[in-house]
Amino acid sequence: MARHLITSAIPYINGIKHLGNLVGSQLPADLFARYQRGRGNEVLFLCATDEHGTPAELAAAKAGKPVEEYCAEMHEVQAKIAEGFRLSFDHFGRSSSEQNQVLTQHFAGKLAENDLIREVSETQIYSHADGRFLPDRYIEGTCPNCGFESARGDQCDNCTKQLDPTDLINPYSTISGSTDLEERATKHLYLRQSEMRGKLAEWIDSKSDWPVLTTSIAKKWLNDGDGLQDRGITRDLDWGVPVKKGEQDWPGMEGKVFYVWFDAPIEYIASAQEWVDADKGTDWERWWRTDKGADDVTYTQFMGKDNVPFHTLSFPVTIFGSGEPWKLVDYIKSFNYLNYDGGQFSTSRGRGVFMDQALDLLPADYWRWWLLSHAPESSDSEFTWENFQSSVNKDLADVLGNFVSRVTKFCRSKFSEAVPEGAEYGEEELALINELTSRTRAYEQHMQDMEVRKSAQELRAIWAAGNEYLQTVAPWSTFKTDPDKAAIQIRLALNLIPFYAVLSAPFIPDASASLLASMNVTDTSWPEDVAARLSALQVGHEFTVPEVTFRKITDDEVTEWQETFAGTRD
RNA sequence: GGCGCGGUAGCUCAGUUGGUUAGAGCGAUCGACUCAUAAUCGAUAGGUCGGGAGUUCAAGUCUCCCCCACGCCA
Repeated sequence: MARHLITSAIPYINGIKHLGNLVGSQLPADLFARYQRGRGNEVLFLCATDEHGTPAELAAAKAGKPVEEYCAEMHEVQAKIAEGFRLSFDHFGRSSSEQNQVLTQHFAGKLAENDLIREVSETQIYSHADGRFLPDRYIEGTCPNCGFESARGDQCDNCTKQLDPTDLINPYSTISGSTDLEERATKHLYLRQSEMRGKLAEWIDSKSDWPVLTTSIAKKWLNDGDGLQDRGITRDLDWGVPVKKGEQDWPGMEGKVFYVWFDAPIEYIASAQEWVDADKGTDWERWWRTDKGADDVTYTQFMGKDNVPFHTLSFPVTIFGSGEPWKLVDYIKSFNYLNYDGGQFSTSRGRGVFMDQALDLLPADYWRWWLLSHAPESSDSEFTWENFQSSVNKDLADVLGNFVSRVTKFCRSKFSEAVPEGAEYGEEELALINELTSRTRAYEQHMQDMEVRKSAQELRAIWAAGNEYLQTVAPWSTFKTDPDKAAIQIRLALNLIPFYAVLSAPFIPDASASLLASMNVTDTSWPEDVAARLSALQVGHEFTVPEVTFRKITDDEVTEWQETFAGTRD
């Protein structure tokens, strides 16, 4: 039995994510996790919310709440939505957890021991009124480049020029509005990534089977300009993991926290500890420590392309640099962006569909199917309502849903709500079983390779094969002259339903479960032996004709939803 | 401006290390069937593979230039 550690990039805490975020990491990770579990493998599937940093503080301030309270609430909101989409995390952790704090400080201590952290003195703006430094967006002023009066400390929104807070003319605090500011020297820690450049390059080069998207982004960062740069890992903020060297204080770094990108990936490990501490598991180290049982673990990370640099470079530096036997990622599956109807999804303008809104419109399976079967694997892809409508109506309602409907209703009207008696399978039946055997093996290969779209395509072909078979043998005609033969035909067709349900479960878990319930089947094991599974239902096995498995999306709904989500609000 | 990923049938996309008449699904047209969620099944039509030049016996697939879209960075 293989062991799979699977993580999805952790979504940021400030607000509800849109469908592009979902399909970029959490959803394909879930597909893979469900598939591996389905094959009987041992899986630990982890995710969390990324809670530290300036945007969280600002969002909390805007909501008029203490940041801890805001994060706790938003974590619950995101957890609930994840559940709504049936994301089957073994644990959905929080980067603000005690476990992550301890572990982050531990890694920092080890990196310092190994001389991979250096201290840098910088000049930053200090606000007397607020009693704190004002990084990034905490300060605004007049842009020295274009004269725009509300330029942020890190960038001017008008002319897009990158700025340093000390560049601003007439600067003021965005917290208090105070202009009582001064430049003050402050000290920060930098991770010496440049030291590891050779090791990283060698490691990346050895991953010839990774998606080009992953390796090309990593190589770009390794080789562009002067090569991989050291990065600051601390900030003058209150909200974050306090800077410490393991359990020791870090002289000169009092009142500072680690920068969010440093502690966020460490949460992958901490989440496993949280999983144990929540009594959901018993041993996290056998997943994460190669000296304690994790050497036979296959670790796969899923993420959008914007996260690739952190996972191919920064986090590996943390792991390598610790000098400790932590489990390193084996495969990084990265995704391009999903666009919305000719443009980008926009959180700030409310353009596109967000996860909570999606679930208000239709059940999770409808979204899961469309998103996965159109996953932006090789290039950016595009969501349009027409495309969504035609995929759902054709694939789910017509090909799969209607198949179940025609078979069960035919059986009920000509025989009963039970598997009818008949002789043995004939030539056509064996031909179908052969076809489905080879298609199932192809499907398994694509799923193993994480070829999401191809998997969906093969699954659809498996569904369609049932309709082709029925059309060929035409039990409605056979029944008039040879009811026994019709019984055989419909017996096979009935057997296809639980077979489809098990194969389809990673994509559409709810529909899968309800089909199995209708067919009165409890065996959810993977059909290693397709032929055996297709004669599993015994004569006389009772079932009930299911309700409509998938409904169709109407033209009126498409029109309405197009307007609703066009993004003119705010 | 630099870098990156793309530009393949009306639409969404596949096309392994260059090799016979470029593929799938949807849509369109025609036909079959009538068990079913006006569902299904079959057939047909549709592309000078962004443009140009080059390498080669042979290029969607390699090289160079250009155009377009998107993204990242300056």
